[in-house]
Amino acid sequence: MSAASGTVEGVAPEPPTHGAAGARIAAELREAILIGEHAPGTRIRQEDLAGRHGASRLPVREALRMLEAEGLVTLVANTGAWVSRLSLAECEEMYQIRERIEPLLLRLNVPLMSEADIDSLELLADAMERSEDVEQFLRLDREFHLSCYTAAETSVLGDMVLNLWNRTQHYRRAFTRVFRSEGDRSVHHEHHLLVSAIRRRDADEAERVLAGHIRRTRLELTRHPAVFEN
Amino acid sequence: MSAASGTVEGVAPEPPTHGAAGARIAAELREAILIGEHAPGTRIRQEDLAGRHGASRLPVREALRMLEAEGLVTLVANTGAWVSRLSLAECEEMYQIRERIEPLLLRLNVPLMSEADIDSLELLADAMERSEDVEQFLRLDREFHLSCYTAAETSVLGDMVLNLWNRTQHYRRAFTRVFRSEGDRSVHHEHHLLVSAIRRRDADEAERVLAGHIRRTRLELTRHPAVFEN
DNA sequence: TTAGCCCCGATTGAATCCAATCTCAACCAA
DNA sequence: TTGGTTGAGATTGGATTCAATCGGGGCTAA
Repeated sequence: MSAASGTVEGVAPEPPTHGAAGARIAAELREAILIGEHAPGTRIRQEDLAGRHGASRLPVREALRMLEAEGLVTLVANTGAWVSRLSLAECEEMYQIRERIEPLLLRLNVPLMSEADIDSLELLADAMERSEDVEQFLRLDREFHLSCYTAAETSVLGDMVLNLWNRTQHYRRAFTRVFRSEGDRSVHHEHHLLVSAIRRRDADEAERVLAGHIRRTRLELTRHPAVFEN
Repeated sequence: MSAASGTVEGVAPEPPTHGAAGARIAAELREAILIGEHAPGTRIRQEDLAGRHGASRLPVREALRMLEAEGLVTLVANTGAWVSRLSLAECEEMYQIRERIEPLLLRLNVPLMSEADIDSLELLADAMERSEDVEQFLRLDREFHLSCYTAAETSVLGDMVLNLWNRTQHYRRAFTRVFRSEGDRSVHHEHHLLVSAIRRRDADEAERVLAGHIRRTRLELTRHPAVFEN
């Protein structure tokens, strides 16, 4: 049975390179955008990508289509592709959507999370309080919140939420840079309230705390419109 | 200025056929699926589509990628494309999501709708009560609800909602067939309650009515699992 | 009779090539 | 100097072609 997943000589299983080139390129480009390697507004040239990944332009075009569907890339016919840019209004809209659907997703997860899951959640919240640089905070914050959503196997809601996180990633980074310096502790307070509600399996309270958490962030966002200029 | 949009001889502006083939094919296939021409599970062959639209397989693949991103088509590498099929659980999930985000979208629209908008909304609700066949009911119901969302210019929320309507369209049709025979009037009652709340510009009440409307439909759905078999 | 295997046709995936469109810089005129 | 225009270069869109993979029919053997 397992013979199919390994070769006789012990060489790497040679992942079927056929039929996945577009997806692979899309995954790498997506990661590069999320890391912050390509800022919003950056132009993406098909041949560049093709050369960088050792493929022809055809799978690159498929990758760009995928990322366009995710909203990470903006395509204009006969013209080219750019890393998507968000206006303040669009970002606020996404936060409003998150405010409605993340509590739902959380509710579906609360009864299914193990005690170990909740423990590691608490560790993440603690680590975040001690985090020094912005990148580490962002990584931990993302992991904290998305870890709340891995217990329930949803088919669309999970993807939706992940997608909203991805599309706003760059602006969360920029916002965190200016906001962290203000030294607000309530973010951490809300994280611990959230863990506490989950541990008590109080889905209603968890929903309320999370909705408020997202809402407060959205309102803070409005106070920093400079993040969206240019 | 307007010379650019018309030719000297008065011939049709010759819409730029370059750079839009994929989108055009996607639009037609999407319509065919929504109409019910292709049932879930139907296999889609690339060459068929290409021949039917007088194009090569390349733009067809782009169209399939687009529809896959919308969830209307399911692609399997090296194997083919099928019209997406929904399980009862997935459909319930989508209704739960709708229950959360459609009230939000409605709230954004309520203060922006004109009295004329609301009048035609009421006419639609009336027409629906008199509708005889299922197809007409579906068309009117879709128009009624989506008309509630055209006043506010949202960049993502509107697309999200439309997408959820599209993905569940086939199952709404099947469900309506078996449910309408039961002669339940409360659907129409709720529609009129909704119009009334909008006319009073009572966004909170409108949200409540709509959420309840969607929720009731979801619960009814659970009572008819046969729709999702096979 | 039936389970398993293999081979062949059908279908999709990717590369190369050519055509259409856009960008951009230089140029010209006001 | 500045605004608009035009042409060449760069870039994307689509067709054709070849290669890789999958599904199914028929064969073999127990």
